[in-house]
Amino acid sequence: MPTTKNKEVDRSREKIEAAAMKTFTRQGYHGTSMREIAKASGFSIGNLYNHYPTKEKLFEALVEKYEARFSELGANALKDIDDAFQPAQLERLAGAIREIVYHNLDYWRLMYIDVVEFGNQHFAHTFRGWGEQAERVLGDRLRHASEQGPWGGVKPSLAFTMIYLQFFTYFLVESLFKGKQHLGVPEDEAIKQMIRIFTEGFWSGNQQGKAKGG
Amino acid sequence: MPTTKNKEVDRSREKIEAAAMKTFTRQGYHGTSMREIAKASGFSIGNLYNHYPTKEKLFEALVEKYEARFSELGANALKDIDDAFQPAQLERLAGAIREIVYHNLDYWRLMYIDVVEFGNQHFAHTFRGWGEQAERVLGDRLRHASEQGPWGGVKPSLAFTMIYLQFFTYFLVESLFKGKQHLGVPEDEAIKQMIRIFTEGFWSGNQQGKAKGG
DNA sequence: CGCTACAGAACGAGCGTTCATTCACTTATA
DNA sequence: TATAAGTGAATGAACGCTCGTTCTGTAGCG
Repeated sequence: MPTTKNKEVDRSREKIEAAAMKTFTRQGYHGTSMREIAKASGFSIGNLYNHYPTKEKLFEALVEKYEARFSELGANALKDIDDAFQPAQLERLAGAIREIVYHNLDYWRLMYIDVVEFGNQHFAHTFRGWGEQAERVLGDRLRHASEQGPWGGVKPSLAFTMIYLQFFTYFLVESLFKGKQHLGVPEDEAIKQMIRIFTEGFWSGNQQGKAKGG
Repeated sequence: MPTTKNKEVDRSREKIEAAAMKTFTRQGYHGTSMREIAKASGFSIGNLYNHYPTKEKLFEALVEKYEARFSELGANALKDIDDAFQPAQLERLAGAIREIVYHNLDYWRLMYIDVVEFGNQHFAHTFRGWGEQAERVLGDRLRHASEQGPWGGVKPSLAFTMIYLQFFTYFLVESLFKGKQHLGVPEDEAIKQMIRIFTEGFWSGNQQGKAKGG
């Protein structure tokens, strides 16, 4: 059954969705017309409606696609982080998040479109139960990581999620919000200092870094 | 010179801008029509053009107005924070930011509209030179604050801006992005743990909090 | 032949903006 | 103080155009 024809159809949808993504994320949902998407993808208006019943369904298809893609990227970034709270590992995590952010700015644009033009109805579930998710997926590994030094007592999954979020925010401000060097120093320096704060706190004078056997 | 009439005009513009803000931030710029704004503000569509030459100028008026309002709120939140890096003061800061975020969600919606539908052209300057600004406005006070204990050596203005941003992000995710308890614990508990990490780091086992005379 | 991806004309509604006009009020003149 | 002239806020119909969607027709593969 799945022959040349089905492949062709998939390629057509691919083209349409790529064009739609590009246009939506630059002009917003209501600022984008089906005619623009048709032209940009090289198909006719009428044909768009053969593949997607309405403009909104096309938008929803994009949301699902990019959400799946993004959660895969996120899982990949986490899967080979073992000793999560060691400065070196946190630097690796920051680097991975940096790449994700810089190569997927459109994902956030899509999310902002949803927040403003759809009352966050498509993305809201992403943020619900993050705490439980982090605990479930990472809990054991993080508890183990926290036993590699004199852990201070905060909830490991909370600490990790907080760092994770801070890194995303940092790179988003640097790129999408055009706040280059918004912390006053270059990116790698900023990340180093942030990690130092997370691991040692800023009231750490007169002592050594204590991770890994302090 | 004339009083009554100018007051009336101001009140009219106030009504128009309030209606525009409400509609723009719920439907986006392109998703909002001048007719909707006219209806919501109680004026005729023609009259809107007596006050604002184009739809875009009306949008820009909103941006300027809410940017001014927001920067005033920000300045207020900072002005009576003295010993900025003490846990108690950080808790106060978090509380102030919480109020700002929860009462001004539309400000961020406006910013997201700008990011998506105008390529961030109206808000970009907000994020440029944050580092220098923080250093200039807060530098001295923060350096002084950092001398109240065994400061660990990171740049005070960077540390403070980072915390500031983390608090904003935290409450934004909690509210606008519908991520209630996204760190897995109630807000005040999350803030307490975040502050503990910032001040002591998570590798702080076997020691006391060292601020204020450590 | 039957099916469907595809094209594009057609439809009615709605868009941002302009227009002629009315009207309340301020200012200038006597 | 009475009146004429001027200002600009306010109205809503109208304009040219674009919108999302539907409809009709064609081309090419299984």
